[in-house]
Amino acid sequence: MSRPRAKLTNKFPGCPVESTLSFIDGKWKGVILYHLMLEGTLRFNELRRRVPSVTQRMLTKQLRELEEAELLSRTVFAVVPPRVDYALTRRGESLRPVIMALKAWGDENVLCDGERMVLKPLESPPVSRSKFEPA
Amino acid sequence: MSRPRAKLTNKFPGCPVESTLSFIDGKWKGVILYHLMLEGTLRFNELRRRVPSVTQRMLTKQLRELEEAELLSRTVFAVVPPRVDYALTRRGESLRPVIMALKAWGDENVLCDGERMVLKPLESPPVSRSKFEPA
DNA sequence: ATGGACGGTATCCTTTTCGACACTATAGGC
DNA sequence: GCCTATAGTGTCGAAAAGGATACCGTCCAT
Repeated sequence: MSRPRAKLTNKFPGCPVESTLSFIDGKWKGVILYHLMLEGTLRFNELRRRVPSVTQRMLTKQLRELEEAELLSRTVFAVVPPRVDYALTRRGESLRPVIMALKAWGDENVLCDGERMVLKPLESPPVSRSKFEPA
Repeated sequence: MSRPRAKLTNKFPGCPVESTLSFIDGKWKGVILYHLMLEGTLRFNELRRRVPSVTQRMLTKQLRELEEAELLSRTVFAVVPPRVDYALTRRGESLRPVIMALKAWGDENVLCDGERMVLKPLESPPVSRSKFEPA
């Protein structure tokens, strides 16, 4: 959650959009929330395996910020080796429609295979074909 | 659209979430899209008035990035004083469910009035009340 | 002639973010 | 005695994002 963005959360309309973005902004928060929505509770290294490119340090940081935002809960078990569980809170769970909307748009519009991100061509353009023109 | 974020758009699942975020990330993109969704075509200074805290430079930058991402179109009229219209493309329009999901969550969960952003308390906790207990 | 509206650029600077790398502690297996 | 797994922390530096300020040219109204 970037402070400067939070600062502009003022009266102007459209603020709800920006403030919601400020919660899931941060390079890894979206994916983290997504995986927790798919799989429920996950441990630190389980998350790490699901998001291979995140570094340990960044994952920790993002998880801490999500915890501070009350979107997920962190449960430490006093065992060795250590065990820490991460799970969505009810508020985190309430983000499901948002995350799923993000995923749906990405699925429809972006090709994620290669090295870079590619926009898919738009499908079924909104042609209003004349009645007299054959399909 | 931040390049580093785009770089990580790799094969791992959850990528669609991140790549969609990369399109609307940038401190002002969410609001800009939101206003264009509400009001249709807007001119530069009309947008500026709707987002009072954005500087001219930043507004220009964000609009250029949105244009490059094919989410909005920029139409210059060769008149004086200059006139430039911004409108959603079809792809930009396709983000409507996403932006509206963001707005809905913000409306439900964040208080935007004062100087800072405040989480609203959760309402209607998921109590499973006994049949024998009166409401 | 002065100032404003319009839609920007150019320059400089600070803040924020992100990643690399090294380091920690403990228990169990070989 | 050494390696592994677990879940981190600390420090450093590069890069990106964002903000402040000044400037441009033309037309119109005062």
